[in-house]
Amino acid sequence: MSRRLSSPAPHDNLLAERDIRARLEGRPFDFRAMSAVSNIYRAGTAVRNHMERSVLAEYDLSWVAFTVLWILWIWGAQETGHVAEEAGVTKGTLTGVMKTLVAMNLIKRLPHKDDRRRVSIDLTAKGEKLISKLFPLFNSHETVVTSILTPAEQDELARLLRKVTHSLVESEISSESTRNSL
Amino acid sequence: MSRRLSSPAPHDNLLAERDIRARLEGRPFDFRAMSAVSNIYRAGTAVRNHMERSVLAEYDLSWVAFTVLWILWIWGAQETGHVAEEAGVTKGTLTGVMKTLVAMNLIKRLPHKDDRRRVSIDLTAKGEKLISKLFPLFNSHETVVTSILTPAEQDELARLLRKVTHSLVESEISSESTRNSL
DNA sequence: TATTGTTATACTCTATAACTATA
DNA sequence: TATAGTTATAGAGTATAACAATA
Repeated sequence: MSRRLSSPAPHDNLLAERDIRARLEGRPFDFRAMSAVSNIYRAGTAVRNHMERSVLAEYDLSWVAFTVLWILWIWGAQETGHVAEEAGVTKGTLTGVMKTLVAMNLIKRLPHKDDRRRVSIDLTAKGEKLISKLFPLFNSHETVVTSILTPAEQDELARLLRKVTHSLVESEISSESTRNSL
Repeated sequence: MSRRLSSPAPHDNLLAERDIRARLEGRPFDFRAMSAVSNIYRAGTAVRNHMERSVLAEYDLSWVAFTVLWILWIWGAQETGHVAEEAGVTKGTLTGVMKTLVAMNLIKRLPHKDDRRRVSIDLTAKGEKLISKLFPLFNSHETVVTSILTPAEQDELARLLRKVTHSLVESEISSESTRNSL
């Protein structure tokens, strides 16, 4: 229970969306999009902070470290390049996280048979035990986090967010390939 | 256009939610909550990354620095303690961001009349000009990000996220005061 | 030559805690 | 004594780029 957290303590008496609208009154802004986007960002931060504080902190795991354990738990041993991509971090970042997890004896490195440039990683017995215990706990917090919504609302929320994320990633990819082909 | 970005390039061929469900088949997890929460987090990250890359990078502004400019633009000169709270960062973090923004001549420090411990900050003319130009651009990207949804869906998304964030912040605050009073 | 992963450097943002100045 | 802001230290995560080993 020693881990430094990733955000200050939550606070409440923030100036509300309606104050912002009042200040920008009459200006030609897309207030609907503004609300949707700012709430996406705020909720994302709040969820990550909550999980870090409530679940990960006492196991001394960073968010990315937890993600790596989770990936290995779900799909088994993976090459590091693939793990980095799944976790959404660069290979350089993953190298650092791997060092930490190896030092904690939660993952182990596996040499590749044919191509000795490649490295795979897998859970150790200790890592397996930890994530098997941790993930159900994580999921129970997910239940708490969403319990303010009805099941139908939870599904609808996931559906709307999937659309946004997918269109965003698609457009980034296409602009990236445009950039690369210029 | 020199700023280092906060995440690796987007990728697409990620293992999907249905693969995860298949792997966890038969286990007593709350898949509905799992989907809702993971999509909140993913969308939040995707939105912030998009804004950093598409809008903020070429102005050499970090997300927090932009937030500070925005706060001052909407509400005018503010004491630093208040700005830190609104921006969701600690006062120590804000001190660093303020240094950068003062060095860029985008904000200026204002001494307090009566209590000389206090410091307020405000936009400079240059800062005012920048945020007046930048925010409409930012908002136009918010429109793009949400254009995959109908107006009604955008409103519904904001509503559902507000509920989640609010209940999360509420519960953190109450657990914090419980902790403090023990 | 191209590719995989490591290492080095630098930056942002995070926390906690000590410190200064002021009240 | 208490408070506002600064500074110091440490750590996570980010990028880019140089690098070694291997293909």
